Amino acid sequence: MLDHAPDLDLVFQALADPTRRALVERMTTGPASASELARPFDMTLAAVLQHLKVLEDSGLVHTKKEGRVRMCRVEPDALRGAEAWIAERRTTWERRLDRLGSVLSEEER
Amino acid sequence: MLDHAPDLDLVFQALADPTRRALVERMTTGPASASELARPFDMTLAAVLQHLKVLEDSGLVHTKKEGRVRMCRVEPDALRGAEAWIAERRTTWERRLDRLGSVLSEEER
DNA sequence: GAAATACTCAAGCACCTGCTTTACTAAAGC
DNA sequence: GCTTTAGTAAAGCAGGTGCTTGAGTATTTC
Repeated sequence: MLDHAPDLDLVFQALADPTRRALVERMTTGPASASELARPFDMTLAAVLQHLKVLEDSGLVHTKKEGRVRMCRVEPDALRGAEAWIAERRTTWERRLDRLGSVLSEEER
Repeated sequence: MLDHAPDLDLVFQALADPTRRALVERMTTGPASASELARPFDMTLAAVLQHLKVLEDSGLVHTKKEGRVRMCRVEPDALRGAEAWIAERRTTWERRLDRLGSVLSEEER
């Protein structure tokens, strides 16, 4: 069975690199092969393939070998997991500030 | 002037560590001093202070020295920036899938 | 004013990252 | 079948990360 618990360490670590974010960004416009993805970058194909492995290990990207080509596409579930973690913490804090604000304006009266 | 452009490299890098995510999580329930934050962890105060510095450099956390105590609280803007980056990429991809889906079911008819 | 508290600073160390290079394998194209 | 294309594997290296220890400096507290 597939592992559907995306590991936040790996996801955030993967997103911490600008090259990898650019790769994700490119893939959101449609699937692409590794060498297609590598073309715009000023680094070797080997380096880009290592970035793609990091992305795949994090669950952000799915890849599949078709003939001699490795096709890559985004896996939105892992993105959703990271987004949810952030959103939850942010709203917890913002709700706290709201409550605090209304307590203070109560006291003002 | 304050730098209000949160650097995504630093933000995601900061969130990639479980100790730092736990610190953020704790701070969403209210501000706390460094040693309060450090107490639950099985590591030296010095180590936790280094984590707090990473969080502060990323813009996720604001700290201020009050007497001999350093008080820390979450800075929701940096969280929002990271959340927005992810949300944008995810929805771009999901919209693409929707369009693709409707084209396919058009052809089915 | 002496002792305890809450950091701060800097050095040191094991391990991890982001590359490169070189050498290799497997599919496509001609 | 020979060449080009696309990727894989592994080693090596500079610089970064996540700790620790030890030695300091301000504030409080008693």
